[in-house]
Amino acid sequence: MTDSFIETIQKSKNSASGSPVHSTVLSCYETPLVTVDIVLCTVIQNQLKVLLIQRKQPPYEHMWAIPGGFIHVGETLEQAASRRLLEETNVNNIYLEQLGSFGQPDRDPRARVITVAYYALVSAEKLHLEAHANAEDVKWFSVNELPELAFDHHEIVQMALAKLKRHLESSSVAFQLLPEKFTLTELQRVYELVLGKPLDKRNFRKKILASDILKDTGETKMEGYHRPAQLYAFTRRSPVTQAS
Amino acid sequence: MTDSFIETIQKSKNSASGSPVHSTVLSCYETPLVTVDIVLCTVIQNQLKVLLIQRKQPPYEHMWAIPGGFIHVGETLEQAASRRLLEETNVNNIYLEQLGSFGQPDRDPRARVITVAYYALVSAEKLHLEAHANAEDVKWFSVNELPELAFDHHEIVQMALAKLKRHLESSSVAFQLLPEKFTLTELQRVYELVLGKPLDKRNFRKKILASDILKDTGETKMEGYHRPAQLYAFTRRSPVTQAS
DNA sequence: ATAATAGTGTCTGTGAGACAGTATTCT
DNA sequence: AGAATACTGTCTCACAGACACTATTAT
Repeated sequence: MTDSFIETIQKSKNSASGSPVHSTVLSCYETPLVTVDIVLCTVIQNQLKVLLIQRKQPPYEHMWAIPGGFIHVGETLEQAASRRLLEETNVNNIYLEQLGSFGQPDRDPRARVITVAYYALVSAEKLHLEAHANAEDVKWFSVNELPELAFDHHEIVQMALAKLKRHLESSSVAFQLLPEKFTLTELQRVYELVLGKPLDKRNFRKKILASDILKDTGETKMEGYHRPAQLYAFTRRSPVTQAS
Repeated sequence: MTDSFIETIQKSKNSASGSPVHSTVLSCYETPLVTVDIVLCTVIQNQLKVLLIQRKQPPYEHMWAIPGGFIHVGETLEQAASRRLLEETNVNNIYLEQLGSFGQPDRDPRARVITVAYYALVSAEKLHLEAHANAEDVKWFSVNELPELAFDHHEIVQMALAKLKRHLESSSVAFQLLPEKFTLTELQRVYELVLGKPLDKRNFRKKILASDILKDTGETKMEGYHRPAQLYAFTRRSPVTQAS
């Protein structure tokens, strides 16, 4: 894993500098390491949540961090991010969008580490929460109650949330946070959670229905002692990914 | 420079795999290399241009590529990009915006190289063209007449142009392509070149002036045998950098 | 007078936002 | 009947786009 690999590199670096080593090897050690880090979001209990992992080693021991890790040989950046999410959540093919790269020289006190950050969206329905229900070191945090984060992860999370907001309005990423069939009220809640503000029901429905990305499934959903709601689905399977 | 360093790494890698080497060293060689690559744009002779450099070594020998290179120790990603632009153009503090990272495993046939791409904008006025006027291996190409590019640089350039288009409409990057004082017609030309379509003069002026990012300098500019034009300047020194 | 570009205003359609009452289901 | 949520339409305002003529300068 990431941490132990950095330790090894660090030790090699120290021993290298103390002994006569060919300059090529030295410049190899000066090469920055590359990781991917992922801000995975979902909606649980009417809250927008981010997946965090509690660190077990210094630096930032016991603090929370977003999942991430090194890129394997032959893997694309996106595959590396996807693999880390699979390892952490047991869910495959999670929607990913590249955020950008973070490369402040001092962002990791151990070594020069450049990270390519992604944000990712899953619907709560796809999460097999049992898989990590007992793991005290992997938790979903509401974006309103984030703990202090390790490294520059706070900045990365904030950028992810900002980008998600922008994407929500120009593309159809919201659907990644919902099951295949959903009610308009559920869709509106997702928008409200991400945008952080209430929306007018009539205007929301008018706009969404006019955009023609939804189709009425004909089915309805009963919940509680009141009128049942129509269930809708996306017309496109893959959303319009009009990047940043 | 980039190419020679990759050669050295490659030789070390080959010799390493043939001899008993400690596994740490091996994993070091498997670590991807990181570069920055920059799509530098300007407007010359009423055309949107991109700076390209002709390669002198294989792979892609004699083909054109965008400027780029390794990150030095202690340098941020942006500083590395900025330094490469200074080296290539003799201009400091060129406007930079991160595009994203490109990490296909086979994008460089020699080694695993992940690049963080930037787009950059300079006004032609700042370019000391003499500096490289004789250099046959560094040239400005019109975006309409780009040669075949090395590596995945075609994809990077296309993404840069697309992002520039989007940014043009939501922020005020156009100003980076103009001198401090400019006429509304000059500003409109920049918009037309980047967007690749003609704009209505009255609507353009109405919109730009309403956005309140321009101030009339009171000066005028005479050019040819006709009515002189008002010169404008930005109200903000640094543009609203509402990222992707 | 002519050439050449600078500069200016109206109308129309579209989309966003404010706003309140009826419909349907179950207890 | 009451509770709870689903569902629906109008008006206003701001912005985008189509569109044509006058103003100023030098030759």
